[in-house]
Amino acid sequence: MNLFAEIRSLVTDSLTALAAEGVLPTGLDFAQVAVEPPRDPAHGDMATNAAMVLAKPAALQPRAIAEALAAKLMLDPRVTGAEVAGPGFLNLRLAANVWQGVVKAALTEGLAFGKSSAGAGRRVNVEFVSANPTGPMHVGHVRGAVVGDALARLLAFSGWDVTREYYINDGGAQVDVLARSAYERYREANGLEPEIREGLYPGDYLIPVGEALKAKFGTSLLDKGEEIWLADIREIASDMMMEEIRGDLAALGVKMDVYSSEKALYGTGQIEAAIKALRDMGLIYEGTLEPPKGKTLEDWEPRVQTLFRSTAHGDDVDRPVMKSDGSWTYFAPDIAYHYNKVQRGFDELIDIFGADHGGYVKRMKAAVSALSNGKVPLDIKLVQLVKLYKNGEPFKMSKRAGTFVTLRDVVEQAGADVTRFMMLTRKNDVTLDFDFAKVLEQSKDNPVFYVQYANARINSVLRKSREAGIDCSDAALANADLAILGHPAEIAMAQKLAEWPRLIEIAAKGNEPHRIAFYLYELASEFHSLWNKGNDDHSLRFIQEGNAATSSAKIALARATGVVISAGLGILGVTPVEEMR
RNA sequence: GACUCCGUAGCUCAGCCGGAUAGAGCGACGGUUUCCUAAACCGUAGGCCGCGUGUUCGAAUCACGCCGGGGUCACCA
Repeated sequence: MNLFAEIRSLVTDSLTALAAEGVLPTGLDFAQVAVEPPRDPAHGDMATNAAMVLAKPAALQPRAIAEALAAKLMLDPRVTGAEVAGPGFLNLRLAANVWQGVVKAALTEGLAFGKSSAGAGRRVNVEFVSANPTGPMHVGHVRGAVVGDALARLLAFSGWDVTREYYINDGGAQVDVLARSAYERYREANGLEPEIREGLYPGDYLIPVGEALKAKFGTSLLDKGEEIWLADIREIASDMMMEEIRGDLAALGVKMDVYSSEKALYGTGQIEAAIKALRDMGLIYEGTLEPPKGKTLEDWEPRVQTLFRSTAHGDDVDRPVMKSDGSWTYFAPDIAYHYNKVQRGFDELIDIFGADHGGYVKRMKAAVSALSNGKVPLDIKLVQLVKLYKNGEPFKMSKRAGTFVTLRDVVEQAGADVTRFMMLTRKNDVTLDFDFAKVLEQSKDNPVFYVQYANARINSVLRKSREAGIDCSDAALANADLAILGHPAEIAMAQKLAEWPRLIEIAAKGNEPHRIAFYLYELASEFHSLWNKGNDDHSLRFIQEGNAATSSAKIALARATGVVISAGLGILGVTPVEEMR
């Protein structure tokens, strides 16, 4: 149930009726007609801009349209007031039972309340994390992981068929470095002094890899050159790192549906096929790029390379797919990988990248646009940096100083739930401060706590009510006499609940999971406010001593709020807590 | 130099598919208790929405140009 959508339908139906009566011209486009909560609640319960949007195409005064529409809307029993205001807004007041109906809907629909079918079962692929398999995940990866996972959940809730995917960058030079680093640990495992040269990965996490290599190869590789062992060790080491990464993701509550390997693209003709597809479109050519202006490259020299004409699809310059020595650039397998996703039949692709990949967006979109004939949209979300703080002091990460903060560190110190929520309290394109001291604080400074506290209060009410012998099943509460919920504070609570389905629609449309975190905060605030009003006005308390009917209605409101909080936290991947003690 | 993101209250940030008097938290000041507990609530103060031009009935929101800050910038991934 989406009340805003229902009222919008009522508005457009009324407009159609007015057109049939000759009051309005026929054939008007209602696409711009919106029904929204007014900024100022004093204006009413809902507002529509219909008259202003249609004034011009209908060649009528906005107020004339608004008045005709108002009269029409007043015929519907749900509408108790329709008032023309300002330049032509139509402010609507809805009957109390409409809002009470929202409470009932939340109780009967449960966690499915607010679910939308906007996705219509279409298939969307959300690619995120995609870290190199060269070590455990660090704090920088956490935000992308959380945003991607929450987005995936949001889209699933909105009726999309979602695939979560991790692209393993195991094809490039950095896995060679991993292999060489692991080889040193293998020597170490055999009692030799490891030579962790400049450029190798020094982390302790490779020691177990060395042990594993010793267990498998004994001493047989000790006196061999890398041409003998590189390929084998590369595979073993990156497999072990991927195991580590899967564990890291699991600790954060993230589960991928598909792991795709870059390396697996090589030698299978997939890269060649993707490039050929572009070549057939006339988008591949041999050429020389101009040096970038303004930035002096000392070793710049003109080179003939195989280039992708990405400028034909909105990029600023064409991009190399092949190096001057004839090997593929990183971009080539990436094109092949996205081509693969297109061929798998996805209706939409989403990539979550770190902000340092900003320069990559246009070329990737160009490639997907070309390879899908513009049919498959690719949305790329750039996730900005996370700045770590400890006790208010900025905390610099350094591998050398041993202050390297891993995902595990964060999860162990803050907990997966808190980490996830905090990572979603900013929109993706803004840097985020993460203060270890603050996220654990139990006060309204900390939005996670604030929302969880509201839920704990709700559960406390339910617990006490059950002890008092009231049937608190959702079915029983849904059948309570909800007409009792007539106080403005209670109606306001129900109105906030009514926004939930609309919020989901907006968040899913823009791929913006952070909106849910903000909404939950507002919802919790509304609830805490209502709760405290019960201190002054005991008739607003949820449990009304000796009056089971009244109690049931009020408890229903609390429970409905709890349902939405649980649903919202569920999309964020956060576990709702029952009590705070 | 190009591309991109950001610029909203003292601070940290929402809002930005155009809508009415621009919101929240923190910080400051004043007040209210206990159904989960003041871990919360209520109120007061605080704003050329970076600047300018344009589009529009209407611009924090859209377009363009500046200014300031972050990120990125051929054969790294």
